Amino acid sequence: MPKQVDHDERRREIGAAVCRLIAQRGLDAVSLRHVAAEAGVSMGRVQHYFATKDDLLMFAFELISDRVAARLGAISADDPAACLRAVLLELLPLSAAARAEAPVLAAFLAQAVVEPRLGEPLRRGSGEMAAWLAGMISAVRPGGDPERDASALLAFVDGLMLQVLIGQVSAEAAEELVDHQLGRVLTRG
Amino acid sequence: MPKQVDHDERRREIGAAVCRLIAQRGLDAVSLRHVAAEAGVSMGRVQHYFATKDDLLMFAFELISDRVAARLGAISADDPAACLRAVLLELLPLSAAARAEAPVLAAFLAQAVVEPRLGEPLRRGSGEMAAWLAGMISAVRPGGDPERDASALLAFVDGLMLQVLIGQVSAEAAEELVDHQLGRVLTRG
DNA sequence: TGTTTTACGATGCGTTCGCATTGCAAAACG
DNA sequence: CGTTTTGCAATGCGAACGCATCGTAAAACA
Repeated sequence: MPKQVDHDERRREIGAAVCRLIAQRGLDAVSLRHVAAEAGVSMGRVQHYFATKDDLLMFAFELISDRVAARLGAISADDPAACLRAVLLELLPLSAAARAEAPVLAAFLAQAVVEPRLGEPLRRGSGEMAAWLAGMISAVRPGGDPERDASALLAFVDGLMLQVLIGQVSAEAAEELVDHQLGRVLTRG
Repeated sequence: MPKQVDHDERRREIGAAVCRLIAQRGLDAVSLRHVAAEAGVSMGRVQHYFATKDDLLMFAFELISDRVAARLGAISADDPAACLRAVLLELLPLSAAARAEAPVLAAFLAQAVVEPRLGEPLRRGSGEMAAWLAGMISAVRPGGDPERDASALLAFVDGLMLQVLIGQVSAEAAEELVDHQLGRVLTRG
């Protein structure tokens, strides 16, 4: 048998090419041939590591989900308020990494509307995120309805992400909007 | 020549079929053959009224844009606060009409991320909406920064629309979130 | 009434798609 | 050192795609 390769690493390389393709040209541009070209490998290789196109797309979805989770998990701050702010900002396409991932997230988000298999993990992630936000909110300002505030904040940053992506809101304006919104939630109102 | 037909009406019929297809199966499902089948007409007819697939999609986009604008324009209320609330709720997939349109909007919104020709009209509409919201906000509660509040509200309802579409937030919860958010904006905080 | 123009239906073309199949070089393994 | 297994490249297939073309029934118009 040929050189033993790192199976998962190869899958991740190809999955990354899928994400790049989605970010630059949308989900429609994802075909086995385009993915192979983007990854700089043969089409046979793509087929060797992914049984179907659907597998490939699902893997790409998990890949960016994991990337986002990793970025969020790397955030650490002394006080909960700063941590909250950092997490919300990390969800927006402000850094180079986030700018690369956000279009992919947006594409999968829209696809989830008509594809239940994407909706399920997306709902789970969204739920976990809301629970975490609620915890942080009540840590900063006990009382009130932290779950409601968390849901509202999540919807707000999701929408803001799209507005920034289509160029309706600049990165600076988005950051200011987050700060203002966060101020409203974290101060007794 | 055959029976003189209402050209625009025929285009709207086909465009409506496109919207139905997008709402139920996503943008990928839009092909000339599928559209013809959904509209119950021949493929030749679709081609007769739309030179290219791109024309067809652009027309469908204008169609739902006009529909949303019409629904928003039909809103009338005595006091500005009620009007503001009604408009925000109308942007969410709560009524049957909005539930049919929201998935289409979401699909085009995501497509706009990688398709500048969709981004431009979307930015314009979003800008007009924000300006209108800002006007209403300052009518209810003068002072503050109505433009900022308007942008934040718009991002919030956009994100909330997606959350409702993927089933993360129920219609009732969404309505309550809008009320709460609106209360924050319209009362001195 | 004859002519012209319009609204299509039908069909075909070249391309691209996802996927299956085949073949084979090479390295791990006995 | 042979055998076997693995990683992949190449090719082919049927289906679906967007689009161009052609034919024609029929109504508007002269």
